[in-house]
Amino acid sequence: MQVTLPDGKTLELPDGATGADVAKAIGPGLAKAALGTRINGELADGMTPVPDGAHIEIVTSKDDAWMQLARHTLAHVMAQAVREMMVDEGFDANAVKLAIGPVIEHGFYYDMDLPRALGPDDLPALEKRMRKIVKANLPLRRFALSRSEALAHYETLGDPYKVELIEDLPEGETITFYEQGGDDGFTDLCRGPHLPATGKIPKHFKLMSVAGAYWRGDERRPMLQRVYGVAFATEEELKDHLWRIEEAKRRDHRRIGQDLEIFTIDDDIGPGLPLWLPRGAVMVDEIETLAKEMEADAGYQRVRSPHLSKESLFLKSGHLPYYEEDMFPAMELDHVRYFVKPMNCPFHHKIYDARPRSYRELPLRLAEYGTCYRYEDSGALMGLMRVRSMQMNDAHIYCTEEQFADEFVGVIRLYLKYFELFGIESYEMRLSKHAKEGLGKKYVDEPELWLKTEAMVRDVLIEHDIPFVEAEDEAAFYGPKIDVQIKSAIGREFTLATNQVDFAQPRRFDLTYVAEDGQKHTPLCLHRAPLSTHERLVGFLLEHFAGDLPLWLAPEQVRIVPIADRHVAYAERVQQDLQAAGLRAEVDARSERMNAKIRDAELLKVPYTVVVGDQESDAEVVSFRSRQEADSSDVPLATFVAHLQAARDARALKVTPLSQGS
RNA sequence: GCCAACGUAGCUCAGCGGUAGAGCAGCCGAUUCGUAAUCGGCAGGUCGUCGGUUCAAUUCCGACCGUUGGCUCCA
Repeated sequence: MQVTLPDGKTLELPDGATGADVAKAIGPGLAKAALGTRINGELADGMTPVPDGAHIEIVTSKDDAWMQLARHTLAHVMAQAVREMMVDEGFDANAVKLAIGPVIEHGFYYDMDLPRALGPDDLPALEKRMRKIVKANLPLRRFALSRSEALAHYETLGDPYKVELIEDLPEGETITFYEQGGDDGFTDLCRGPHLPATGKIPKHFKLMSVAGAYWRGDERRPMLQRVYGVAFATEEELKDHLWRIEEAKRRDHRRIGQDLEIFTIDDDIGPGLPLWLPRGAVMVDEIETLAKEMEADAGYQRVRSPHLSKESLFLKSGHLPYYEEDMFPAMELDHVRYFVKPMNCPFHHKIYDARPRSYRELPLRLAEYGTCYRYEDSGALMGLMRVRSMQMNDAHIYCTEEQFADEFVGVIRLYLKYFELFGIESYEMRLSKHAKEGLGKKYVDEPELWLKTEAMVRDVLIEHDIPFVEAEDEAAFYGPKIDVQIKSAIGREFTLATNQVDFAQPRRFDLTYVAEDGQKHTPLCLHRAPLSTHERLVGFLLEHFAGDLPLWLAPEQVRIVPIADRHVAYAERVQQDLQAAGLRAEVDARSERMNAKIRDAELLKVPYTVVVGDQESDAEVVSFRSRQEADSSDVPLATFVAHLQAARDARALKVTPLSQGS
């Protein structure tokens, strides 16, 4: 047989030759450096036979992809180390049952069913064993077994996970194993690809954590133990990665939220029920003001509704059969069950239905900062990002089918305006659809309508060149939606904005409008929350800005520092002028040294610190230090006030520096 | 919800079988000072809660509550 090399040359080889054989045929230097292969562009290892006529590239450490091989082999090394440790502790080797051990971004993990629980304290010892295995430089060997041999192997060992994996492999697929260290070493069912020997693994790896993980991600199946590790080609990359993790912790909104006195969560109040501290409440107020302005411009009307209602409302909306698990349990009053609302939509439907509607009124856009309560799983709660009490930037748009596309795009344009204002550049739009397997009890069972609305949403997005990805089984129970996914500082993904189509509830509520033809028709409803909830948005913004908020959002915009007591009067004069311009300013009149006051203002990340002493009070000027522009002195007070006012009014992300600006 | 770890003063953390300690924050006093911590003093905790073991528990064990990480990456 023959293969083609990257330079176009062909190479004649005996049948069954592997990537390593190709490297050997090219030259001894390359054979030594070879870590893996690319077969027709796809990453493979040197142990895998190459097919006749394939394009072959030899992967060396110059090819970044080689770390995938190293990470995969490390997963095996780790599993081997875990088993050795368990055996040394007196457990039977077969009590260590292996599930899966894939490569992930930056590293690897292995899911295992173990005779005892691992804790973080076990990681250093495990890592030590791993380094020993790496040092032993065990060569890897790849071999194939027939389906029945493979099944028999794992049935003998009593490993139900591997048995299940093999059973799920398509008939006729080659079932491969990788072995290292012979009979005393380690053998694992594995597709590969791997490094040729454990000694090729770079020593820049680290075990990070242990965690539980359901077998195949299914909560009805056994909980396995997962050990996570990271691995890099160089020490610098590893250090950089660990530094980034530390940096992310500093950005975590829970850290910043405490340091900047934005919110707190108190045991006596309950999990997921945050309290807004005064500084946080200022942020929320600013966000509400912003949304009110934007929505007034976009033709929304404001409404208000109660926090709870009778059961009948939620039966009608469909929340009770479909959503009850996520709702706080009912309270019973006079033999009637009441629920605290998890969403505002049923109330808005009733507002729509308060009187007959004409097509002339559509689209009707009803907006409310409704406070909702959802009984989220305790394990899902996280600071402000996932809570049980939340205030939504909510609105419902009732429109005709013809108006749908414009309204839908209008909402997406609203998102984009907000994102520009906040400087949000990293996000993903996701079209969330019902499960491929069908509708079932999770969703309103209207198959044709699902397909129709999903197609409508997709068409609108494509028509307007809005990039998106599609996701099965992520829809709301009443219809498909567009979510905007963002990542928190520590890398967890959250939905920020959402725009959902609802074809079910208007019908269930018997909502109608009279059209030009004099007939009653059912409107479509869009649920939209472009700014998510106040909680999640503030949490996200704290991380996004690392606490350095734009002037308009900053709870305290100016901190005025008098140098000595005799300057307090002038400091208060400065404060009054700022406050008269609607700016939030505080005077630090403590009996502290100026340096201490400046430090405290910096730690609170107050955007502007004004220092006033003899020079300033004599000349009616200010000297400021800023987190957003260069420090400046001898600025006339009125100029300074106007400067901040302009930045605030523009809701500028970055202040135009005074020296250059008007 | 499930698996694991953690829970000591407002915050960050030390102590770990003989009923608690630091720094910062707070309060009082002195200091009045030019761009990131002035000095001194005082006060502050039923060591998450409830049980158990023990002569004795913050410390050991159990349950509960709460927090954190993970539960998407499919040999």
